[in-house]
Order: sequence, then structure tokens, then C-alpha cells
Amino acid sequence: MNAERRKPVLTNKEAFVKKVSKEILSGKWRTGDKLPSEREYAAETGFGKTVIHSGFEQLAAMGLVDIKPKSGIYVADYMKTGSIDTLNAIINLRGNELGRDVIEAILDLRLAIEGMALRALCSRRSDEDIAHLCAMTEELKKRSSAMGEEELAESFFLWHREICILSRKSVLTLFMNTTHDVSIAFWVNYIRLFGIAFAIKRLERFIELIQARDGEGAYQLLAVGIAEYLAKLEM
Amino acid sequence: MNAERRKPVLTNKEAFVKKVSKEILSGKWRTGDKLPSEREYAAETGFGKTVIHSGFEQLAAMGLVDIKPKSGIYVADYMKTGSIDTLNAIINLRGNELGRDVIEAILDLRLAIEGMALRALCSRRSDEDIAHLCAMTEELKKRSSAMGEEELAESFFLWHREICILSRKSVLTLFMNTTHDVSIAFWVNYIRLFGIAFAIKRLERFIELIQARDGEGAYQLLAVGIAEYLAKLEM
DNA sequence: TATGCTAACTGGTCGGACCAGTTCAATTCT
DNA sequence: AGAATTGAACTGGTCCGACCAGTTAGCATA
Repeated sequence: MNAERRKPVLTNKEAFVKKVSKEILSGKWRTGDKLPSEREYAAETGFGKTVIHSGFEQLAAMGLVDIKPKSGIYVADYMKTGSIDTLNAIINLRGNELGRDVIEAILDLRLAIEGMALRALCSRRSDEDIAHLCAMTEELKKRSSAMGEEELAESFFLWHREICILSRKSVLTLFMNTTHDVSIAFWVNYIRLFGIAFAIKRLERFIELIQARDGEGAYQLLAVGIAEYLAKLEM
Repeated sequence: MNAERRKPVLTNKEAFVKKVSKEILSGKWRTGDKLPSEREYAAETGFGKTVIHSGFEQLAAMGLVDIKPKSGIYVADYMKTGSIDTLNAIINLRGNELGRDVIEAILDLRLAIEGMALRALCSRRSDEDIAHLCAMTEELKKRSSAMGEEELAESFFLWHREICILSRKSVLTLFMNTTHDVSIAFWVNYIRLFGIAFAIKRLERFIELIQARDGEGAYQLLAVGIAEYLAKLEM
């Protein structure tokens, strides 16, 4: 009934980052507003000043705030200056309630990234690569019934990331990892909409195309999958 | 607002992160190796334990290390698990000496990102958008002779980012920002190879095409620019 | 040899102290 | 009265030393 599986504990810093993220993303403050000082937050939350300081550094890295030393911490114009981390923060806080245009842009990007990887892999794949992908798929098929929603999504993410890794285009792997949180949200929805059996069938079809060195076919399959997903969202 | 002045000083944390980044990227340790403890680094560097701890958090965010609480800090398999931040770290340490394949992948991605933005902007641009881009370009032209290499690169980055902003596709802006460090390295090289006059001419050509709502033309111009750059690299 | 327990070690946190710029209102000078 | 100056309060950045709670490895025991 209870069966906690997520990280049961949240480090103080994570808790603080989450708290302030919420405050900012919920619109409690506007762009340019000066936030309470680190000391005030420390007093309010009961956390140490160290944790608050470190937390603000992370928020700055996420693009949500601007730190002006000796002056204060200000809400950044994060939709202009933010990065993927900002997007990840939004996703982690708002869940899967993303605008259609946002989803579309993300998927277009994934198409660009993985499409490149697929083409490269098709032209250089070895038999070991195929065997490796087959083994991964079998493993996934075997364990899928015992997996939770997010765990499944993670597995599909890892499967597709493997395409990037095997393609030997390390930059693509790095980009792929960058879209991790966003991708998880996608796969959770995808599996809900199409079912696990269908999703696995797709993986096997990918393997066939890679084995046949059909780069264009593999790219098209990826594009079709994304288009189908978007079409289903419409309904 | 833009063209941020260089900070002459390096904060202790930044110095530490740089030091350890170098140690890892130079291959002093191998994937999975256990690093000295925070306390040891604190003693060695003379920095406070707080700074070392915070530094390791940043290194973990960059994907260079795995922190296992109560156990130790281990060198991560960052080429598999890293993100764009990892790439940025590599670029900032190695300078512009990137492999051809890396550059190619990055530029392909930029083409995908900005290409989407250009098409969107062409179909929705207002007269204000055009005026805004013209003003930016004029400003750049006027100040270009007094600007340093990196400052120029930053300006070109901001100009192209403006395309994403004006396209109203906020996700693209976020992605664009994610590639900031990588893009700066590109623009520095680009301006070296083609000269500032040519580069500005290109910006003006972009404005013409956007004004004419020629999305395909703008996309092609972008693609051509990248192809030219890669061709020149060849020589 | 296998097992179990202890003690050292680790990252995570806290709070106080100090530093050096920033800010702004009260003060001083013109 | 208005402009320039000063200074005290406040800010982020850093360091320290102590403590907490899991991890780990070595030593003693069976």
C-alpha cells in the first residue's frame, strides 16, 4: 500500500531549491524582483545558511535567478536566459501539463538528435551492436510487467540513448542526456497512450531497420512515431 | 545588459572546480576511481570544506563525478552520463580544440534549433521584429571595431538567440542558451575565418529573408553558412 | 575460514564569525 | 534648498569546527 520507491529522503538543499522554484514558477514574484536574503530564508526554513547559499547557486545554474554579490538575489527573466535545466525544473514541478507547442519543439529536437544517431549507426553498425540492442529489448520485455510507469519510461529512454552511444557520436549522447527529464515525461505519456506491447514492438522494428542498415527507414520510423504521438494528443 | 564584463577574479569554488575538472579530463583518474575525500581536498587546497563540498556538487551537475553519500566521490563515465554542461566544461578547458565530428554534431543541432525558429519567425514576424533586428545589427556594426574577439562572438550569439526569442518558441530559446559556451567557440572561429564584415552582411541578409517571410530561404542561408564553415575548416 | 561487531571514515548539515563590496538614508557642505 | 559625502546596515562569499548518520573495512571472535 505504501511501498515507497522514490527517493524517500530529500536533501535539505533539494527541498529548498524545490520550494523556491515553486515560488518563482508560480509567479509569486516577477522578473527582476529582489528575493529575501539568504539569511532570511535560512531563518524561515530553519536550514543552514550554507544550504541556502548552495541552493541559490543551483537556482542560478538553472537560470531562475540572478545572483548579484553583495547586493541580492533577483528573479531572472528565465524564459529568455534559462536553459534546459529551467525546462526540467518546470516539468518536474508542473508534471506533464506542458503546452502543445512546447512538446512539439522538444520532440522536433529529439528527432534531430536521435535521427542523426540513427543514420550514423546504420552506416557503421556491427553485429555486436545488434546483439546488444536485442538483449536490451529482451530484458525489457521480460521485466516490463513488473515495472512501474516511471521505471518503464526510464528504460525506454535508456534504450534510445543506447542508439546515441552505439553511434559513437558522443555529443549526441550528451545532448540526449540533457533532455532526460523532458524525455521521461514524454515516454510516460507515450506508454499510457499506446501501451507497452506496441512500444516494444517499435523497438524491435528499429532493430530490424538498423540491421538492414536502412538509415532513412529508421529515421522515418522515428518521425512517424513522434507524429503519431502528436496526433493522439490532439484527440 | 549584454556584453558582460569579464570577472577578473576567480572565486575559490570556481578555482577548485577548474582544478578537479582538469584532473579528471586530463585522465589523471579513470572512470570509477574514488577521489580523495572532501576533507583531503580542503587540506590540500587550503579552501574550506564548504567550498569543496559545493564544488563537488557542481562537478556532479556537470556529470563529471558521482557522489555517493557516506561513501565517497567517484569519477563518472561522463561521456555516457554527462550533459551539455559536461561538453561546456570540456570546451572551457580545452579551448577551441574540438574534434571535427563534435563540431559537426553541434552545428547540426544548431541548424535544427535555429531552423525551427527561423521558419516560425518568418510566418509570424511583425514590422517591430524587423525594426528590432535592424537596430541590433546597426548597433553591432557600429561597435564591432571596438569589440574584442569574445565580445563579438557573444554579440553574434545574442543576435541569433534573438531569432528564437522573437519566434515566440520559448523552448528553442532555452535550448539555444544551453549551447551558449559551445556557440561562443563557434563564433570566435567563424569570425576569424570569414571576417567581421562578411559575418554582418550575413545578418543583414537574414533580415531581408525574414522580412520577405521566406522561411525556406532563411533556413537554407543558415545551412549554407554552416556548410561553408565546415568546408573552410577542411582546408 | 567464516562471521559479526566496532571504530574510523565519508558526505551532509549547521550556525557563528568574519570579509568586502553595495546600498541608501542621514549628514555635511556648498 | 540642493548636491556631495559619509557611514552604518545589509548583502553574498568564505571559512571553521562541530556534529549526524550511513558506509566500509579491519579486527576479534567463534
